[in-house]
Amino acid sequence: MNISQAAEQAELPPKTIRYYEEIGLVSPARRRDNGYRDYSEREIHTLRFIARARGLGFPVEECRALVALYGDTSRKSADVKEIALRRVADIDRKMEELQSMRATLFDLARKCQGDDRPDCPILNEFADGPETARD
Amino acid sequence: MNISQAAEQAELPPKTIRYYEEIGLVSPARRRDNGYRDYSEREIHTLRFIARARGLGFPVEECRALVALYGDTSRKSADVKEIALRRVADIDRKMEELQSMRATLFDLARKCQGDDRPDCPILNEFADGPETARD
DNA sequence: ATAGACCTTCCAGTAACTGGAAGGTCAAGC
DNA sequence: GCTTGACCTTCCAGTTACTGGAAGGTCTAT
Repeated sequence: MNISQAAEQAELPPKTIRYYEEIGLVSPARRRDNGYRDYSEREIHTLRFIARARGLGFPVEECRALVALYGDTSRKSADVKEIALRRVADIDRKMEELQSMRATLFDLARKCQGDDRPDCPILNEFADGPETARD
Repeated sequence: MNISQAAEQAELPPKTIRYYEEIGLVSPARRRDNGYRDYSEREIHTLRFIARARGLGFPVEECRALVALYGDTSRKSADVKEIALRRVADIDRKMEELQSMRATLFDLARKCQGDDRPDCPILNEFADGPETARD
């Protein structure tokens, strides 16, 4: 199977597959006589595995660990779970950060007239910092 | 004022200030005879402005626009508000994405025993895709 | 005079691709 | 046989927003 077929199956762009090979996340594909990469079902399966993990936000380095665990039949599920829960905690942290930004911004936008005049609480806040005014 | 003082006031690392100068987000600082950058209150104010906007997640390019609007006394507050609301929409999109990842991951982690045995629904999902099983 | 804390520039690295150039290959149609 | 277009290959550069570090000049205090 050529790389573009593999890409379609794995739901990853060809470029990304080559990139994963380059960084050693997947082992180098077999080559045909013409130099083209040739993918087996097994390899496509692994690529899809990675695509799903990436889709859930695991960084490439953790995907590496996950692929290794997947291939290790004597793994402990606790190790996998730990990685997953760490990722959940990452997400929670990020969401709190976004939530706080959102609240501030939305509040500022709410206070801004949004008309033709220059007066703008948003710019004022950026300029002078949080005003300790209550509405 | 030396760059490290300016950095402290603006709550930005010196490196970042130099970087902002390099990319033209702020105009080049005046230099003293010894070649050191010398910052005025005005410039520190702008840097703080940028630090606050960045802290609310505006990309550098939008900070550029915001600084320009700040300096433009004939601006329309509607333009600022639009940028802010676009950013709110970005945040909402990102949060939905994270929320969905979190839900999937947490559910998988819940189903995983997390013990010494290798069986793991998390890896199974990565390998075979979403199972259409209801618990 | 010297130590330590500044400052300068420049180069490289981060995360994870993505775009594009230059060039080889393959399959179909005439 | 030849051309066309869709593949494939490698390699290089760009993205975002810094950050670390090296090499070297400067300032301040002792």
